[in-house]
Amino acid sequence: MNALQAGDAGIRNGKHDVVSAAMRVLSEQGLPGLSMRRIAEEIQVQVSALYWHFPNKQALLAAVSEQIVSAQAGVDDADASADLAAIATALHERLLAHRDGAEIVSSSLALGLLELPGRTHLMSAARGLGIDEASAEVAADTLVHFVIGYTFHEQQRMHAAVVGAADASVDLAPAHVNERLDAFDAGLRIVVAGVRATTAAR
Amino acid sequence: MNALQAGDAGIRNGKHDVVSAAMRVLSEQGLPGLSMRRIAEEIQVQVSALYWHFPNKQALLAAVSEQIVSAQAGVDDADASADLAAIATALHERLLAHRDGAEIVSSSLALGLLELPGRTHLMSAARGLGIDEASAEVAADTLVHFVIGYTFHEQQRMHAAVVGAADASVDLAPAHVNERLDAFDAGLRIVVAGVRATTAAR
DNA sequence: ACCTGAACACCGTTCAAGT
DNA sequence: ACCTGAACACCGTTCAAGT
Repeated sequence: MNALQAGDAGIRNGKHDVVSAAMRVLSEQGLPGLSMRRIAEEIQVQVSALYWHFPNKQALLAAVSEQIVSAQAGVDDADASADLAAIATALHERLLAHRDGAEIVSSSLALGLLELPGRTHLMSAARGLGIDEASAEVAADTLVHFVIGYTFHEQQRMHAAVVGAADASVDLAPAHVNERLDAFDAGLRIVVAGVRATTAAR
Repeated sequence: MNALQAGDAGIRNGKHDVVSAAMRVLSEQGLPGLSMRRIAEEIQVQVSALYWHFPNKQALLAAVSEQIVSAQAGVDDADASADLAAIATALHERLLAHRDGAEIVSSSLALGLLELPGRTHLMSAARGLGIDEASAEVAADTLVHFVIGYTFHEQQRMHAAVVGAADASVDLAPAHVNERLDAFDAGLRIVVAGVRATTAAR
């Protein structure tokens, strides 16, 4: 909506330019390399300039988190009519799509700087199953926490596998990745079954 | 088992003294204040001395994590015969018993420096329900991830409530704490029901 | 509205050297 | 077996000042 929003066209930067610079640094260096100084360098600016756009680093990271959990361009935007498993799977995929995605989102969440992603969608899906308001809330939170916690750990293990493969000469068969995805799906099925089961009590 | 293990008696320190110093700093300053320099100061030693005991800070934090998730002194040591909910509740309580407990454990876990706490107990409890090996593994992991993810967020909200109460003049009624605990229990019931439901399929 | 330049008060880690 | 002292290469944040 602003006059200048392209990163390479304008002389000066907006909030959005800072966030996309951060996303670039993230995908190249990962979370450990995501320092204010490197972000500043990416848009050729002094570190202190970033503090005009964001009050502190965590606020910037929260903006990055929002970008991560929000639906991407052309891809299927999980519509409000999707079921619990589909919404949870979509969140899982968005987290996996960005380096250290689960960790960044988890910390923004823990600091209370980000809404529980997918919560509204999940709650309406739960209500669609005939669940009351309060239980729908619990069901949604339970699912989100499972997805984020599981993905956090999962993403780390994938990274460890890559690093380990380099020095241990054990090449990581894509089979392992599939096993992990299967494990996530199996866990997700358990939680969804639990939501249904606590409902079904007549 | 060593000749010297009391912190205030010996002249020099063992691994254990470093860990308990870290635990003291943690409970007084929280995770943000848990720097190598402050830990060193606590036992009146140079920072570099800590690197004789641990290769790096994360390894030290992993030792702290182990202490957090391991059963305490006199309290009920969750015996192997306990059920899924009891084991998960015990983990929840241990995490809540230490400032920023869930966050520390979560990060040690993510770095692969800590075993999934309670996993073995949970798996044998699951097998006691007549679940096969592979499904018991998935059930255990699902439960642990739920507990840690949920507690992480929960612990942050409690802290935010304390901080917020200071400047917002809204005193935090203990009712809120109870609501949170009820929400955790409700979520836990969902996951446990899910484990049972996926099993019960004949 | 957006940025510079310089400073402050920290970090984790390494290393030669001591006892 | 355990520790000192000093250094290295970083951090996030603040602030007066510029355009």
